[in-house]
Amino acid sequence: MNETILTAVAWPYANGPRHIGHVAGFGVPSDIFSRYQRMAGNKVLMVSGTDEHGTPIQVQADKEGVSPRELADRNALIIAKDLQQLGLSYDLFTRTTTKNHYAISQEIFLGLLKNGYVFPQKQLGAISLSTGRTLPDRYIEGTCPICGYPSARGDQCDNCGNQLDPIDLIEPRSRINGETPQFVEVEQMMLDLPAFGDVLAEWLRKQTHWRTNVQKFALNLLDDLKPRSYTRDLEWGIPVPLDGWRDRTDKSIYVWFDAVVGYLSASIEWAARTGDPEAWRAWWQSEEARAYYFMGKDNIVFHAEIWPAMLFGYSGIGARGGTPGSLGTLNRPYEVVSSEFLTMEGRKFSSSRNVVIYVGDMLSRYDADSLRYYLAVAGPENQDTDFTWSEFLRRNNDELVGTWGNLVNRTISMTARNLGSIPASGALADADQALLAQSRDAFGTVGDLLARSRQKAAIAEAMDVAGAANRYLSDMEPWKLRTTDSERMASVLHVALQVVDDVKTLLTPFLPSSSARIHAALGGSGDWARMPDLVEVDEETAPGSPSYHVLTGDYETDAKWESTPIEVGRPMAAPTPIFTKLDPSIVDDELRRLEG
RNA sequence: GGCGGGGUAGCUCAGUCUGGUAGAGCAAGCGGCUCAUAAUCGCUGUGUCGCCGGUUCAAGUCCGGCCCUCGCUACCA
Repeated sequence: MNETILTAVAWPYANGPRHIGHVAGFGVPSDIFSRYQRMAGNKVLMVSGTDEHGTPIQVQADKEGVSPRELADRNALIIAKDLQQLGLSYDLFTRTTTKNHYAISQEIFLGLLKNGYVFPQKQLGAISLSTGRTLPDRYIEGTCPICGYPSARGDQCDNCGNQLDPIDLIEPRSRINGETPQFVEVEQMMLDLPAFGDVLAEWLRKQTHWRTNVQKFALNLLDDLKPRSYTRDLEWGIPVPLDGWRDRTDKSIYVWFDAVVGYLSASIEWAARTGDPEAWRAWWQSEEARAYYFMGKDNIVFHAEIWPAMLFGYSGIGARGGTPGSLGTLNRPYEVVSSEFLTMEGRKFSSSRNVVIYVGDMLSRYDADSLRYYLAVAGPENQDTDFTWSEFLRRNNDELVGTWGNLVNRTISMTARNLGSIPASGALADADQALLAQSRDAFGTVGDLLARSRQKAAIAEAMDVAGAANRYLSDMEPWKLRTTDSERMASVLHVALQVVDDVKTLLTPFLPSSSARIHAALGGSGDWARMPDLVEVDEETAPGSPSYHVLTGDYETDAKWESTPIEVGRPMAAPTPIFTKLDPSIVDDELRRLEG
């Protein structure tokens, strides 16, 4: 153990609050992973932030009559608060609008340029006459020249499926304001992806530990590599650091290319804030360091192909060779963990149609651990899954409260009432040994599943131990032993308390808040699982730039991924219930809310 | 159109890599217990494993074809 692990979490886009589908895909899984790795004794750096540039934010800001920056400020804070409330243990959750991020994004661009992997190319672009702004292909629609479908998009016709060029559309119009776009020749800087075809193929073929769908998908992309536009005609983005481009307000680095650099820039920002500006290098340049990237399946292209290509090119690896930029050679992803999608009562999430549950909204009515439990046990790990309120109610009441919460409660209250402290055990019977062995062995199996990002199987395995403990108590009937054989009762309760303590540890990555409460209820001392802090910071390297909010925290505690013998004689008080049982009426209430 | 995921009990899903006459939880019914948030424990599961064909002594599992569904398809992020 003692590995160096970078948890790189997809950057939520700040055009509005995030819904539970977003945190199901990357937020909660990445936190479960990181919390487990820390408990297993590994050195974890978990970074992310809000992705704040690009056309959608520009369009939304225009609609509201505010600046893109104002809109981004507002949404970044909302998103950070939501993720804090969920208990996501970021070492740094920052923003793409920091000066540091601008500088690193430009440095990566220049490094790629220096090594010959970026080149200029002229192409046709659409502009809106009224605003003078460029219209991305997807913001143009018109009649399909192939099938006559009247609402074809600029890049593809949804009716016949053919890929289109916006200039071929009959009667093209802007989806933003309906006007007819004008097509003009524009120059962009392109990333030479074909120059990485060979190194990407060789690298991807070695990634046999990836989920097979991700590896196959990425390899498949290599058949058709084309240069990809690194810059855009866009006002709201990072300036292109070239003479003649730098000061143009209509040219920016394409948002995606700035967003993926965020993993690196956030690591560098984190290091600066710890007081050791070089600390990030342990995660990015050490041979043993492993970088795990968490995202939804729609992001595989950027994480398994484009970002690795950028890292190769910056490091001077590719068909044109080259030398590393000033930051040095940078590590590629070790693992790309992609999730499928969550749907909502059988439908796709859609803010505009009100098919949505925002994270903040949900957490204002329910415990974070209730949501985390649901997403861990029924989330879209390997296939799309459906969130329904009735399933949420059932998972919470029958499994979280019934199976686990009740086990904690019955065990502790029996001990408190009859003994008042943790008893020593006498000679262990076979049933005692068997349950203790299952509980102890679970650290190996659950840990192994977590290390491989098989979280649904992992939490099921942990919950199985809780089920076994409930069966054990039913079989042993310690409540009857009180008068007939109090020594045996003490032994049974000792075993049950040990298993409750073990399961609490096993569930800590999934349910950090409630596990900490159980730790305290068992008489444990000190913090068991820490939560992130929302703090306002300044950029010391960029005096005068606006302060902003980040999530950060110190997550080192005594919690270890192992069975810890419970302390005999420790006083035990009657517990208050750890989890809240939900009234079945919430299902109808929530469904009404969706329709309203 | 191309690529990928999924299609298994009423519901939610596991099992498919490494073939051996089909599993879990929930729901439903019956029973036990009464320590616990009316919680828990036991018993009760004959479903064309999407369809057709192939390989094999044996296929949910491998191969080929097809159907349905979801996603991606690179200027939405």
